Amino acid sequence: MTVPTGRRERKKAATRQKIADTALRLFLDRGYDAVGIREVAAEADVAVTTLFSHFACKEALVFEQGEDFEQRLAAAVTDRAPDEPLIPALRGEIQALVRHCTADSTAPVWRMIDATPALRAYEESMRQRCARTLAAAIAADPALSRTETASRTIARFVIDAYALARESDAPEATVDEVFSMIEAAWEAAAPSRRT
Amino acid sequence: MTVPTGRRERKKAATRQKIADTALRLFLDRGYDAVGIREVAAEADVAVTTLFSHFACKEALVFEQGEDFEQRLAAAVTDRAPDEPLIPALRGEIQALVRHCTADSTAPVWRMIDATPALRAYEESMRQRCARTLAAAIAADPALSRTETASRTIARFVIDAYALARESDAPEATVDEVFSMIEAAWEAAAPSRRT
DNA sequence: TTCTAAAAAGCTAACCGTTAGTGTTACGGT
DNA sequence: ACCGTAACACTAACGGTTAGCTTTTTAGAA
Repeated sequence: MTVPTGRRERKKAATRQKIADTALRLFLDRGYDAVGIREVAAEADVAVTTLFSHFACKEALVFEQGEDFEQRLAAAVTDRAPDEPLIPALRGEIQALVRHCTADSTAPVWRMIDATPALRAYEESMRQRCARTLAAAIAADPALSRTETASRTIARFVIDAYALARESDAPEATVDEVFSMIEAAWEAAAPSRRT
Repeated sequence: MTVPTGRRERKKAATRQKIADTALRLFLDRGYDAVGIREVAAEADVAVTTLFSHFACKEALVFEQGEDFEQRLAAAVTDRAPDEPLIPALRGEIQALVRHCTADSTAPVWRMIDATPALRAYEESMRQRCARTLAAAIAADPALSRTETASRTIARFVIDAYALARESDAPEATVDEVFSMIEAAWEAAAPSRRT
C-alpha cells in the first residue's frame, strides 16, 4: 500500500529487468529460436527456476514492455468524455499503439516477432485476452446500450483492426479503412429507437 | 490423379487413422494433458517418430476430422451462384459449421477443446490460416470489387462470427446477430458508385 | 520372378521448455 | 536480535519434438 520502494521489491524488479534485457539482447543478436532458456539464465546470472518465477514462458520475455495494451484499450472506453462517441476514441488508441510498434526504437523487436511463429501465436493469445477485457468495458457502459454479443463482436473487430494494421504496409491507412467498416457495424447493432 | 488406391497409400492412411482414433479415444477417456505422446504411440503400436511423420504436433491429433474447414469457406465464396450475394452465403456456411460442432457425435470433442488451453490456441491458429485463405478468395472475385484491406477485414470478421458463436450459449442466434453487423461493414466498404 | 530405389516405419538418443521438490539466503516487521 | 517469508538456487526430472541411422515394405523395372 505504501509506494512500493522496499529494498526487496527494488531488487526483484532489478532482477526481472536484467533478465528481460539480457533475453532481448540475445534474441535480437542471434535469433529467438537459436537462444535457449538455459543460456539466457546463465547470461543474466540467475537460475532457470528464477527466470520462470518472473516470466510465465519463453515468449513472455519478449513482451516485457507494452504489456499495458490491455489496460489502455479498456481505459479508452471508460475514461472518455461523457459525450465522446466510442468508435473514434478506440480508433485513436489503436492508431497510437500501431505507431508505437512502428517507431524506430521498437521496430526491430516487432520485426522479430513477425518472423517467429511462436511469438506470433503468443501475441495472438494476448490479443484475445485483450478483446475480452475490451468487450467487458463496452458492455459495462450503459450509455452505449448494446447487446452482450454486439459488445463482444465490436471488441474483436477492434482487435482485428490492430492485427490487420500490423500486417499491412500502410498501417495507419489500414486502421482508418477498417474502422470505417467497424463504425458501420457498430451502428447496425444500435437498439431500435422506436420503442 | 487416379483415385488414390495403391496398397501403399491405403496402408499409410490406415496407420494415420489408427493413430488419430487411438489418440482421440485416450484423450476423451483420461484427458488431453494426462495422456502423453509416448503412450498414444504405444497404444497405436507405432513408433513416436512415425506418429510425428503423420501429425505435426500433439494438438493436430485432435483436429483430424474437420480439417476441411478452410476449403469449405473458400468454396462458399467461389462456388456460389453468380448473382448470389456474398454475406448470406458465408453466413450459411458458418451456420453449418457451428451446427457440426454442436452435433451430438462431435460435441464431446469440442467440449474437450474448449477445456484445454493448448487446443484452444491451436484452433485459433487454424482460424487465422482460414481467414487468410478466405480473404484471398474474396479478393479474387472481381464481381465483389473491394479493397485488399476490405477483403481481409471481412474475412477476419467472418471468422470472428464463428469464434463468438462457439463461445456462446445460443450459437445460431449469435451467428445471425454478428452477421447483421458484418453485412453493414461489408456495405460500408462498397466502392462509391458515382464515378 | 527377381532386383532395386524409395517410401514408410522403427530405434536410439538427445534437445528444449518447463516444473516439482528441496534447500538457502536476505529482507521486513516485530 | 529474531522470526517468518519472499526471492533465489540446485538438482533432477517430465513431456513434446527432432536428428541420425537402420530395417521393412512396396512399386515398378528388368
